[in-house]
Amino acid sequence: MTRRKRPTSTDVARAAGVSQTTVSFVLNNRPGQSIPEETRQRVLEAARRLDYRPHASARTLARGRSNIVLLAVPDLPMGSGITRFVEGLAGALAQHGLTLVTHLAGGHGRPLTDVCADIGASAVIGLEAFDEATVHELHKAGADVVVPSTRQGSSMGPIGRFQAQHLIDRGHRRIGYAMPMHSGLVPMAEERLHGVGEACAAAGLPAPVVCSTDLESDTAARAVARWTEQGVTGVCAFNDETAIAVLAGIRERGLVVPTDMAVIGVDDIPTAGLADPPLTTISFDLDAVVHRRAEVVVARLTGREPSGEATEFRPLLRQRRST
Amino acid sequence: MTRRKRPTSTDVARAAGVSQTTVSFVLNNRPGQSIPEETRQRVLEAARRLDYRPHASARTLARGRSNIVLLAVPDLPMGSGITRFVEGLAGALAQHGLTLVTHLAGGHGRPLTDVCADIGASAVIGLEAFDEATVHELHKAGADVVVPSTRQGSSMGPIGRFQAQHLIDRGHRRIGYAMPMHSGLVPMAEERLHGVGEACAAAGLPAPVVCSTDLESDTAARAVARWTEQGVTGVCAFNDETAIAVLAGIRERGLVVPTDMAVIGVDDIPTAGLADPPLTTISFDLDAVVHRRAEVVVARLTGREPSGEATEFRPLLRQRRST
DNA sequence: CTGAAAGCGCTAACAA
DNA sequence: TTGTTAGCGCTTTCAG
Repeated sequence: MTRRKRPTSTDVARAAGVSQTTVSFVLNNRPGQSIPEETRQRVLEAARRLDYRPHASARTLARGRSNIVLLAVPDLPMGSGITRFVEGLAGALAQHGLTLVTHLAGGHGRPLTDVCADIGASAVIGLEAFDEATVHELHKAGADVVVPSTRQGSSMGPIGRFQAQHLIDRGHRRIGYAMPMHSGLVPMAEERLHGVGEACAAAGLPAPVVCSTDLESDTAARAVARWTEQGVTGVCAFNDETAIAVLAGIRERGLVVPTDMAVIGVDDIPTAGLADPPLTTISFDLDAVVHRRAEVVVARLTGREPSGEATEFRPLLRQRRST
Repeated sequence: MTRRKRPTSTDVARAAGVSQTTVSFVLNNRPGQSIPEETRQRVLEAARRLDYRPHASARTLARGRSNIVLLAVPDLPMGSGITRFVEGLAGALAQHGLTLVTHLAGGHGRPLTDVCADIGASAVIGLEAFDEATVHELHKAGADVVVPSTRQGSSMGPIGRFQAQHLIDRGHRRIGYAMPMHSGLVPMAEERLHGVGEACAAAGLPAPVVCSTDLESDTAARAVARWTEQGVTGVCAFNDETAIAVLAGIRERGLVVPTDMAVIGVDDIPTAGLADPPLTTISFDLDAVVHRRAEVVVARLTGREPSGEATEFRPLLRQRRST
């Protein structure tokens, strides 16, 4: 296999009998330039014939900005939910000419900031908010926009708020929060918990009683015991899986749902309806979230402010039996 | 927030009172250059003070090669297994100064080749072999090395071969293969199936009877019925999840494992031991696979041939009750 | 041992 | 409407 060099835009120019600038204009559809259709076609044709591909690094260097967006995924069990999110986001960004790649934290890979710098990302998206320090680091690593950052408010808070509100509306005065054990999930959980806390405070209730649990009934039972001691009657679980564990824990303690203790999850995963008893949970339109997120990034990247003040989440209660 | 420009290597040079060339030499530890420790320190110090970060695109442009590796993940349910693989690979590559990012196929994101070109990846790694056409495309998109490609042999074949061999050794003369329904998994499954076919052929047995099944007992039962008709007594499942479904299917048909039909999975997932009956499966040292894969990429990228002829997989039988 | 200078491939003023 | 010309930030020969 001969290692022929990749054709450059100069090659295309030569092949089309125009200047390299013209090639650039045509290929970028540069607005405000009235290039005769005839020339355009000649250039396009030449580019196609040569299998020309613009050299990303060169373009980035010249433009001063890449069209790469990096998604930072924490060290968590990647379920189908996150997969759908990633793919949706990639699609939404692609419509704006942006390319999304994913970085999985954890393991012995490079730290996020290095990855950001190495691939020349011009935006970094996280699942949960980045703290100020990280945002700063990322900016220094070349990212122009970083979301969500703590300064613009958590994106997970509304979920917790919504969960807690449901419980409060049903008369619960002492709320518990079921925190996942898995460390990669904790930051996200903490954001949701924060929302729960806000709802409690707003209702004049004491702060939620936080207990960690993994996905086994005995640790969940332990958490349930603690809640019982503290007089908790309604618990918000980080997500449906955690909620299902809590359900099991409640059963194990010989209590009944939702009379003795009510539970509400998040995500509306398929098996939520198969739980015993069927789990009440909240869900939201993933596509809407994704598009909103993409829009924010695109807007920032192009200098505009995000259009409208559309709320990111439209929580949807999926009431079943456990609350 | 003031949008100060990022410091360049020229800034560092100025701050250190040396030429930009020297900075480059020091920062890259350029071999064969005996730079006095005193100067080195001055440069390093200046770089640190300015928070200098080399500009990836510029470096890539000048060097003609990036240090980015792209992992192409098909549209599949990302389980914990794949996550570990990704993180392991990222770690192994990082040791060689390479940065790994992941692209999830599926959805409406850009095609792999575009992503490859956009991020300027110099290597693309897939889970299953790329066909010739794709390899070619990727090369044109700027990737210097693409693995695994069909020309260098499938990486999944040995797994299937090993599964089948176990069954054959136990006296089974008619082998079935349980193919997953999920389309993203099919290419990988086909590679493993190929290995199964080879083992059968080598033993003078007819080709395996292929049935698809998803993760529910009724479709699995249908598959089991087909196998029974065809006289199949041992089935290789694509992975443990599929195998567990098959187990359920066998039960549903009123047959008993492994007397009437034996099953062997792949992956040794935690729940494999909890299945009824406990599932025999094969596993392999993920770290070894990962390191091997990384080594191949690094070797190719640096022009060397991969060291040694170490086999990629060291399959390990985890025998339990279902075969 | 260090620096000057020529690009890498592309974009974008500025001319023509 | 198109071409000329300077860089973008870094690497790397080749002189000094």
